[in-house]
Amino acid sequence: MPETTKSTPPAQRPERAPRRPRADGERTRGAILRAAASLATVDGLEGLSIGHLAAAIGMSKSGLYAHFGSKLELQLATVEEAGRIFDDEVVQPALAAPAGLAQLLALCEAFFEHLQRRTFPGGCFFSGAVLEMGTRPGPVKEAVAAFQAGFAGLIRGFVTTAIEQGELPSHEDPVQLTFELNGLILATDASFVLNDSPAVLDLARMVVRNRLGLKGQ
Amino acid sequence: MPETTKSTPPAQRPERAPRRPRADGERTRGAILRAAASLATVDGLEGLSIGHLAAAIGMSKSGLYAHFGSKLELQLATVEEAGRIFDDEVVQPALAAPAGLAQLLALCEAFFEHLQRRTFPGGCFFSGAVLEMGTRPGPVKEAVAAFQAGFAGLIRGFVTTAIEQGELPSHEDPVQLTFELNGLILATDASFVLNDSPAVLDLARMVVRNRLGLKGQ
DNA sequence: AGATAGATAGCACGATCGTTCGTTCTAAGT
DNA sequence: ACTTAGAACGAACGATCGTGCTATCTATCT
Repeated sequence: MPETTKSTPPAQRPERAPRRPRADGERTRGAILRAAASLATVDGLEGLSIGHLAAAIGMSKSGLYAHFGSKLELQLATVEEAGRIFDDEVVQPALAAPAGLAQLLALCEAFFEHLQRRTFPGGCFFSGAVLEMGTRPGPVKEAVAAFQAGFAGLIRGFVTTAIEQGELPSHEDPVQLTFELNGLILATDASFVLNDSPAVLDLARMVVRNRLGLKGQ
Repeated sequence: MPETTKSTPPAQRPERAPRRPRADGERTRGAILRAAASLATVDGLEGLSIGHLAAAIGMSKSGLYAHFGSKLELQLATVEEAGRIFDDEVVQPALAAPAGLAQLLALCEAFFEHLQRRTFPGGCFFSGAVLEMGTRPGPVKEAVAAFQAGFAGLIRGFVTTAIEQGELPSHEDPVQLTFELNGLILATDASFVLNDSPAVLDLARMVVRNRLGLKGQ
């Protein structure tokens, strides 16, 4: 049988019309994810409950749930949002510094300020997420692992450039130094969260500078 | 009125007779706590559920519950048990080494082996617990923080002795070096758990030895 | 040997979990 | 202006959560 005589061009499928999401919906979705990232640093990605999250932003469970369709999708979107925030607050400030050692120092400093300004109530989102999701195979762990790998790669790139520019001793191994700096960042977050005190940040700044050879600076 | 003529010595209070726990009960309690410590490294101390735990060791929820009386008490006992295991597997082997730098190296090595032999399926119990409970005030956080403080103090003592014995440069700051080593341990656990591979342990061993000045040893 | 309290199980509770459904409202596309 | 689909809601589901109560069994003590 011939198709109905409609003015729709044949290139466009008449069935399955996906309309763009509405502006108010996207605004709500953003607010949900920002609250979800904060809550997850306290309760964990698994302990993040849809009821609590809905109450925190003052909407109904079902209304919130409709934005994601499953808890897994909510978790994935939350990790994505946390990645955006981390990129804005830590990675971009570092990239704005001159290539090499300056970027390495800027990255650490941006991370410490990220903690100090208490963007999240539970410290660094990914420090907690790596430890929590490490033993839970699935898409969420994969997303967290991908971010962590990217962050380590970023540090390693800075280290390599710094060595090439003679700002770090040529006997330094980028992989090893990256591992050390990653540990410093982890230890700083753990201590900051556990003692709820910014005192550790000064210690961490000192350790980073000493380790990178800026003793008196 | 005179007390009843019983053969019990007067030093013992006749009321509130607390009898010793039974042998089978203590054995069960130990089995519960060992399973709880393992489960907690995967699901977290908060995500540790009494139903799952009871099913894991093949007993009823209420039977298990009677051993503790509340989830909080179960969590506290679990932290205590994890502390005993950590002490057996990591602290004691280190203390058996000659005082100073050797103890420091033995401590790191014992920790790496603690991970490698997979005592817990989720890596180091306290690495996860610190990050999870850091934002959750209460007795459990306090217990975890106390253990962490004790562990840091142990490292610092080793470092101080090593400096006094001339095995580490005198310009080393014990607090700073302790912070670095703590970070190394944290990073090792995180990577080990996330990648489920012992490859990182060799990297960590290398980094520790380099950092402590044993380049070619 | 008899008494007693600890050890364990069964059952049920109120609350909360993630999830689904049906409905109402409204922003956006024709 | 009319239509349509996204946004949000209330209500309810089955499951599981931590927590009690009661009953039965048995190790241990006199």
